[in-house]
Amino acid sequence: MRILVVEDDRKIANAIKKGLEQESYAVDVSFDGMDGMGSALAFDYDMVILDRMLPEVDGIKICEALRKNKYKNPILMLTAKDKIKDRVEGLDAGADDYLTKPFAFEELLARVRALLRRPHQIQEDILRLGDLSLNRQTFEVERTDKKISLSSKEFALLEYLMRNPNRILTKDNIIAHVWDYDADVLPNTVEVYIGYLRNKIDKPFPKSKPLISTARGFGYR
Amino acid sequence: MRILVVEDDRKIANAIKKGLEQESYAVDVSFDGMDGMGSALAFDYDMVILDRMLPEVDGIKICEALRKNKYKNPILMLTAKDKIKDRVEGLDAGADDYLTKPFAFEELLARVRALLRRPHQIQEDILRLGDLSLNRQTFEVERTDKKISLSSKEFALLEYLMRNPNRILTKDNIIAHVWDYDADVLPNTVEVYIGYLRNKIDKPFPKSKPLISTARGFGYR
DNA sequence: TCAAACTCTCAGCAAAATCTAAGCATTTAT
DNA sequence: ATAAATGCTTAGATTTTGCTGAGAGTTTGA
Repeated sequence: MRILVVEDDRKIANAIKKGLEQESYAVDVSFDGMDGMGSALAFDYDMVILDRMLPEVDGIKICEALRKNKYKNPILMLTAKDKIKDRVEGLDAGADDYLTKPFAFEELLARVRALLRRPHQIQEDILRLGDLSLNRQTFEVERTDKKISLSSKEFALLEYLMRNPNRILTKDNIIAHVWDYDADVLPNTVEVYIGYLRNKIDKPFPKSKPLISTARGFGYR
Repeated sequence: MRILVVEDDRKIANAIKKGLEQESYAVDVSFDGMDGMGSALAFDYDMVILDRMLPEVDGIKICEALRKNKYKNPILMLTAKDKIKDRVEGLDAGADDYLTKPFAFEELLARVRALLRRPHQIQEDILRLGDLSLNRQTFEVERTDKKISLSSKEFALLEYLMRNPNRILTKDNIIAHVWDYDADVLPNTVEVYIGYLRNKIDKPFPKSKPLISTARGFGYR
């Protein structure tokens, strides 16, 4: 899957590129609007992620131009604004979805997945690991058929962990994926949330084996 | 690949130069900010490594100026600070990545590699040597399919050794690559860690041939 | 509007990792 | 063969890392 990111802020652009590549998408970045439009039309991208506010041209304009030039694949619009009016504008211009900054990387990922979802690809909305299950549609989490209620941060963290089972995730990894990209949180905050999750996920189920383990010096699994 | 290092601290600058040259990059050093900026624009470097704190000009300023002057290749920023705010500042100024001092040389190398990585170059994340394998993504080490748990120093040391197989590495080499550049560790410390590694890597596998051998008077292989 | 829930930081305790030092073992040089 | 040099090993002091309870600040919703 090839994705083009058109975003002038290098920090955001690189964060998106890095993260999506980790998910094994092929990502190209364009820091410039006109350049990006050229690339989108010249190459065959499965998706374009487009910043709304670009230094020279408006993202809306690019979006309209792409659609006029028969670009059919999904366009995901990024924006700093949060007005419903802007959202409508974006969607009217032909964007398929809309995400306001700052966003947590996992949010972006979810939308990318949704947009790229093809009929033949069965997208799992329920993540399972042992006797633990997490439903991304209903935000329900269960273990041995007992419902567990989580806050949204806890949910996001657990989702990220469950999507990367049997892999050690560093605190930096976790912060980059679960928190907003410009969030300034301490590694200790991750420790605290891991603690919360353990209290809810592992502690009440002493019969099942703990699912969250610490790899000292590296991160969590 | 030509790399320019702009760093006023001669000790650090030379360490970086030496290390990168050993990896067969062509390295030039500039001890002065303005001078460095001139060189970066005059010559065609594939990458610039830029100290954040320079005696006259701020590294941030140089970074911005380079981008304004259409310098498009990666910029890696070095800094003593550790706040995410500073990191954001650096990335906003157009840097592509960010490394806080003190760092181990291998860390720098990893980032340089990542930034210079071209789409067609496949970066190997799993190092293998005989029946031993080391996964840099998951931090897992296995021998004959048995998992081995290492501390982070042991892991870093093994990674360095495995990246330089069949080559004699002196203790000074090892200290320079695996420890922070300003770390003041005794050669004996390396001996101790080699001992730890042998206990975990070679000792439990008497059937396989030992992978860590001593070249008395020189170092390890 | 107020209370409850949520997010995040801080401080102190515990445990693990890191590093040094000292004595012992092995190799090298004389 | 023996002294000197180099490497190995163990024990423990020091430093780092992770966990937890308490609480400040913020958001949410009744």
